[in-house]
Amino acid sequence: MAQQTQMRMTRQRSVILEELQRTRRHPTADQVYRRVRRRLPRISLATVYRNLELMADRGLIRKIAPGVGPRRFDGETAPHHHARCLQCGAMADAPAGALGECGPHAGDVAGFEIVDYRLELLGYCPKCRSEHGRTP
Amino acid sequence: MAQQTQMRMTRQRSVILEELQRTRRHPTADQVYRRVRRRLPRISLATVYRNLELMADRGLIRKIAPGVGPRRFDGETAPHHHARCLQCGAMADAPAGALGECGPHAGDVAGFEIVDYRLELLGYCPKCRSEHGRTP
DNA sequence: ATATCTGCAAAACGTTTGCCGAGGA
DNA sequence: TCCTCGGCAAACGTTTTGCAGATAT
Repeated sequence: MAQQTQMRMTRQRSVILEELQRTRRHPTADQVYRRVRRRLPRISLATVYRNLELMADRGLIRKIAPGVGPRRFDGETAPHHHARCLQCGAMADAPAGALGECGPHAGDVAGFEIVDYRLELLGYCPKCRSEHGRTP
Repeated sequence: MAQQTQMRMTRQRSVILEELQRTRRHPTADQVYRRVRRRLPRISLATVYRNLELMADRGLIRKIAPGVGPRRFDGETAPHHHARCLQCGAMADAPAGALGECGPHAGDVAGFEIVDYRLELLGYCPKCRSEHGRTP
């Protein structure tokens, strides 16, 4: 919502967006805050939250809700999924169509009109695989 | 974890489990609490949280993490997915394999060893479809 | 000029924890 | 008996909000 109102390009806004687009780590709001604060020391966490929310609403960034832990954000807006490490919580991008996944097509489940879906892949990241003998 | 320790069947425990299995609405911890309190007026919310967590650990129930809003719980443990209404937030069960979904098979994404996945279907529930002209 | 935006502080929210007495095996 | 459990209250981490002054357009 609020899609029709105009959005001013403030310094805070652009720095948040830049920092988010600079990383592939899917940071939490607090992690974005820490990064941005190196360039804008007086920015507040509330501003970061407000702007991440606003930009997600406008499709400039994406909001990620992992099955566990706090919300994360993604500067990449092209459609893709996410993989989460069950051991350390790290997240990586997974191209849509990975793993032979074909995805649900629009249809009817329990009377619902299904229009989209969210897929989270679960596994072990490279680091945790090597550290815990998950690479046989 | 704690899977090996013994679990006593207390009154609180069994009522929580019963009430959760009695509904298909995928209630939040607070909603379970309200229902259970009708039968056990002195029970505390912390007890409900503790036991839902414990039972989920043992596979007696399932924990659901919707893309939005608080955690929900499910008395049905057989493998299936969930559909969420984008309008009112209602959740319904979706049989695994619904909609022609075939699901990712174990494989490799960005160096991850993928062992499982979580699928959430998004759409509009029957009530919202009829109330908002989504049934053309 | 004026509506949007920011920083700050406080509140809200969902969830977890420490404690100590109660109660199931 | 003994060890787990429950109730209570307080803490916790994350996110949202109200306000008054600052700023982009």
